[in-house]
Amino acid sequence: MTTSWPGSGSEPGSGFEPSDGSASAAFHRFHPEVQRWIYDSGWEHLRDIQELAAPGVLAGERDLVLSASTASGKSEAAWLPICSVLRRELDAGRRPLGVQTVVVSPLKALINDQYQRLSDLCDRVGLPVHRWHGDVPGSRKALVLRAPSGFLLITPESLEALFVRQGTEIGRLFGDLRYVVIDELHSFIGTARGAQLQSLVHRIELRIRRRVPRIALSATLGDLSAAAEFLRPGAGREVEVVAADSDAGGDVRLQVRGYLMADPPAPTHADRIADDVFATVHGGDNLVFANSRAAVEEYADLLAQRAAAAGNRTEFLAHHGSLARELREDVEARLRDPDRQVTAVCTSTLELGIDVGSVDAIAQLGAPLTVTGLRQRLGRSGRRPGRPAVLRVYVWESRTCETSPPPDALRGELFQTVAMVELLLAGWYEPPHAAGAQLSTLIQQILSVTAERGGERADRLHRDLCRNGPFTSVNRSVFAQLLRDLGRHDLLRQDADGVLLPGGRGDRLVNHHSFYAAFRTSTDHRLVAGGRSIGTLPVQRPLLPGTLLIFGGRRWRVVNIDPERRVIYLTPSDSGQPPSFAGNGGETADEVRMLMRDLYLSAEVPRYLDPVARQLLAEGRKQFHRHGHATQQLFDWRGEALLFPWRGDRIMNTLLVVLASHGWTVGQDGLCLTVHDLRAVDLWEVLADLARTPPPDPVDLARTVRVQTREKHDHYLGDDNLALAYAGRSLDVPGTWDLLADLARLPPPVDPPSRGGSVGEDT
DNA sequence: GACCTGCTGCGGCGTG
Repeated sequence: MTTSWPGSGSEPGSGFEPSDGSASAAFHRFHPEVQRWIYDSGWEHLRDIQELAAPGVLAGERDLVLSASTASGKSEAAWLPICSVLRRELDAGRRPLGVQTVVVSPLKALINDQYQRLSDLCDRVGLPVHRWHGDVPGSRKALVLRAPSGFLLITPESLEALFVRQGTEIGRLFGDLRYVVIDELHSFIGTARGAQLQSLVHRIELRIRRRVPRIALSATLGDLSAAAEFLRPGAGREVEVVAADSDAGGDVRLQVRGYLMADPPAPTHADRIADDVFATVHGGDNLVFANSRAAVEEYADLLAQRAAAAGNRTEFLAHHGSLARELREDVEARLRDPDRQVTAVCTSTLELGIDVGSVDAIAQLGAPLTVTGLRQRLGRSGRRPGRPAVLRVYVWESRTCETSPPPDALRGELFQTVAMVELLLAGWYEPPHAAGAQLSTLIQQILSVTAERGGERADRLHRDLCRNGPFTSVNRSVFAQLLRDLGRHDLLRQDADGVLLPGGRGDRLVNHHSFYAAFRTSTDHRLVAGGRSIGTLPVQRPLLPGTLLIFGGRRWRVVNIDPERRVIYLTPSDSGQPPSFAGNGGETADEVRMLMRDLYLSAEVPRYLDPVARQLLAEGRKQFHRHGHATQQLFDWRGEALLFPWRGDRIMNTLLVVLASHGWTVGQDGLCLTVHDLRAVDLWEVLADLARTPPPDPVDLARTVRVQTREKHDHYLGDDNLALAYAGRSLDVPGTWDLLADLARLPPPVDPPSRGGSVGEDT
C-alpha cells in the first residue's frame, strides 16, 4: 500500500510508515487537515504509540491508557485522532454546544506548554483551545463560560472551583463532552489529588448523564492494570491498555560516583561533590537534582562560588517549590535561552515534562528517592536526536568505625542507589500503594457536591460518591459516621426536610480559595528582601532576627519578623546557612529493599560504578557477611535489639506500630528497627509469638498510634474513621504477617554481631 | 531525613 498526500497527490509513498515498515494505517484515517498538519510539520512517520492508539481514540468508545516513554509523542497520540473526530463533526455541520475535550493536567506549567503545542494543531484544524488555571485571567475564563467549545486544558483544582462556583453551569459547559484526557496519570494514582480527580470526572458524567471515554497518558506506570482500574474505578478490565516500548529511546550513559566522607576539617563531601559537579557540567545546560530544598540551596551556593572563582560564564541557579514563581520562571527562561549556559540545581520541580530546552546532562545528588522519579529525571536529557541521555549519581557514605551502629557499615545509600538503577534498567517503577478510604478527600467532595447542588440528601451523596462513585470502599455506616463527624464540626447541617447543607464553618471553608486543593500545605512565611517577595519558608521553630539564611542562591540575614502577617524581612549578608524545611518524605518500596538484600548477597559489580563506588560496594558486602546478615536479621547492639526486615517503609511502619502497641520502645534507623531494653534472642521470641497469632484488625492497630492525622481534613474525623483512614494509608498488615512468618523460620540469634576493625580506613 | 502539585471574587488604583 502506498501513501498519497491529501490534496496534492504528488508524494506517493512519502515514507509515512510505522517503524516496522508497513504502511501507516492510522495516517489514512485522520482528517485531511490533520494529515496536512503532520506533513507540514515535517514528520517522516507516525510514532509507534500514535499508530497503536489511533483506532481506539478514533472509535471514541473505550477508555484507554497510553503508556510510552518520555518524548515519544504520547500527547499527539491522543490529539491527532481527537482532532480528526471533532473536525469531521464540524464538516458534517454539527456545531458544538460545549467543551468537547477536557484535558486535566497536574501542573500549570504543563498546561501552558501544551496550550502552545495544541494550538498550533488546532489552528489548522479549526478547533478552539482554552486553558484554565489560577494564572489565566478571569476575562479569558469568562469567554469560555460564554461560548464553551473545543479543548479545555485545566487543573483538578480549577475544575473543583468550577463545580463550587459555577455549579449550575456544569451541565451546559460539558453537555457535548466527547473525551476526557488525563495527562501524567502516574502523578495522580494513589494520592488525595487522584481521588479528587476521579470524583470530579465522575461528577461530570453524573451531570451529563452519560459515560465519556477517558484517555490517560504516562511514561512511568509501574502497574498497567492498576492504572486501568484507577482510570475507570470498578471497570479497569474494560480499559484498553496501549503500550509502546519500541520508542523507548536512545543511548543512556550512566555513572554512580562514590564518596567517603572525610573527617573535619578536611574538605566536606559537599565541597568535593561540588568540585566534581562543577568539573563535569560547565558548558551547555544541565540539571542537578538534590533531595531537599536545603540541599538545593547549599549546592547552588557552592557551585556559584566555584564559577565566580574560576571566572566561568556558567550560571548556577536554584529552583524549588518555595521560591517565588517569578524567580523560578526566570530560571526556566534562562535554561531555554540558547545564548546562556545554565545549570539549575533543583528538586522535583523540574522533574515532570516542563520544557526547559535541551539538557546535556543530569546529576542526582544522593540516593534517589524513587525509581519513578529517577526515570523522569533521566528523561530530561537526551531529548535531541543523536545525543545520549547522561546521568551521574553522586553518593556519599560516612567513615565508620567500631562504635558506628551496624546499619552505617552497610553502605545503604550506595546499595539503595544500585537497587534503584537496576530496577530502572529493568523498566520497573513503583506500583501505586493502596491508598485506603481517602476520607479526607471524601469530606472535600461531600462539601463540594452540597455547594454544587445547593444541598443534597445523605443517601444520594452516598450513592453518587461511594456506591456508584470512586469512594467504593466507604460503606453506609462509615459514611453515616462521617456525616455525623462533619455535623459535629459545623461543616454540615440538616434542614427540616433532611437535606444536608453547608454549616457555618463549612460555608466559610468552601468559599475560600484554599478549599479547591485536596492536598495539605503548611502555613508558610513569606520572605521579603528589598520590598520584594523572594519565596516562602515553612517555619517550624521560632526564627530570630539575626538568623543567617541561604535562599534563592543568595545569603541573607533576618532583620525582622511579622508573626501576624507571617512575613520574614531579610537583608543581604556575607554568610548564611541553608534553611531547614519541614516535610514528609516518600515511601521506599518493598522491591527496592528486597533487591538491596540480593545485591549484598551477590558478587556482581555493576559496570556503571566508579572506583570509590566499587570500593563502597565491596565494603558493604564485607560488613554484611561479617555481621552475619546473610543468615540473620536480628542483632544485639548496645542493649538494643536490631531488626533488619529488608522490606519497604510501609511494612517497617506496621511492624513498628505492632511492637509499640505491645509496650516496646521502638524506633526506625534507616534499614533497621531498634527495640530498646531487649535482647535479640528475646525479640526473636516476641516475633515468633506474633507470627503464631492471627493478624490484628488494621483499624484496631491504627487506634494505638498517637498521631494519625496527616491529610488535609483528617482533623474533622472522629476516632473510628480516623483510624480507618490511617490503616488504609499507612499500614500493611498482611505483608507484615508474611514477613513475620519468614522471620520465625530463621534460627534464633546466638552471638552478638562481631565487632570488626574500622571500615573504610583504606581509602 | 526526603519532593511536588493548586487557588475566586472583588475592591482599589492607574491609564487610555
